[in-house]
Amino acid sequence: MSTPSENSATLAKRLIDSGLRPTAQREVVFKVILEKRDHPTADEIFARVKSQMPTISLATVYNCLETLVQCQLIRQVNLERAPTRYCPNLHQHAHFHDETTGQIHDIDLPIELMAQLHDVLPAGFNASSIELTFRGDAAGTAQPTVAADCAPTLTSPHGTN
Amino acid sequence: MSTPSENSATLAKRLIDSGLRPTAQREVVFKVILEKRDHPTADEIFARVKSQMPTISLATVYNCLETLVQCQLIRQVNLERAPTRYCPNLHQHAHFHDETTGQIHDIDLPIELMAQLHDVLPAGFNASSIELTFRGDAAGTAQPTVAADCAPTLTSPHGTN
DNA sequence: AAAAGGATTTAGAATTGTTCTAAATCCTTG
DNA sequence: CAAGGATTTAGAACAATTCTAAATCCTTTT
Repeated sequence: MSTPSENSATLAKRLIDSGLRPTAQREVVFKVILEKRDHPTADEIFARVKSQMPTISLATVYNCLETLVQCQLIRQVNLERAPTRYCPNLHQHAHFHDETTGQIHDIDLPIELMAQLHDVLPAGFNASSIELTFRGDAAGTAQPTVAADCAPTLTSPHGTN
Repeated sequence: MSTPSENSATLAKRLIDSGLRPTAQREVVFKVILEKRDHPTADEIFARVKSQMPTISLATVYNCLETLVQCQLIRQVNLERAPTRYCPNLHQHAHFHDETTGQIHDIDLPIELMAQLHDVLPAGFNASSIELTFRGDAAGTAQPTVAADCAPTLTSPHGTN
């Protein structure tokens, strides 16, 4: 499941459904984010995309990212005030920010924990989203973990493929 | 407990313990943050402080805030990429960001929940801090809640008064 | 096919929050 | 009181992002 061409098709469908066009720029930005699931910044994405499409501009990368976020194909991850990072993992998950390596790891959240989180809110507080970030050290997590933790998401979140 | 003069004394002690000087600027910045516990931004703090000390500069406000954070007298709160906010509540707590009013509410976190949060981490992940943010709507929370939720913190976190 | 018309891309300017710089000022102490 | 370091200050610099306006690209419509 989720071969490059399937992802591309999903992207096209999602865009068209929103009245937007599946352009080469949007495709390559999306592809680059799926390729290496390491929570890249806009600058990093720009660099990776430029190697395949040297004429693309940074503004376009920002535009595409915004579009992809709006179409719910990727998510923004903000840690402190560092540059925004982008993540194709759409599952409910937390982030672990390794302070020594700078790496970001996705952490799966059990559904029952989500329920408990909602329960700490006093009456009248209605949360539409929850953001959970851990900061610390990840022992023996030299490189792999990110790709391992981050499931290959994106295959018909609503069964519409 | 925690009258203005006590807070001022605590501030002075904490600064001196860190080899820093208790200056008028640091005192007024700290006082202003304690006065109205609404998670102000640096700009807002600057405005409030200027009414009492018209000659202070924005750079000094930033300097003082950094110092207070380092001395563990206040905390930074970052939501999305919006300007950093400052919070004198040092208790373990989450934030609820009301999307309609823009208000930020402090949410107490039971200790057992904190333990459960740590438990979701796979082996090897060692979190030194956890950040939890809710986003949504807070019904019937026109203004008060912030002050109500936010305990008057700061009275000898280590019994050293 | 040509033209119209809107969407998209682009380069560069503008914005914003924050940090840096260097000079002035302020303690504290010898 | 003089020296010396800490602090403050104004303004410049910076970095990430957004805005602007013109160019380009598609998709229709004719």
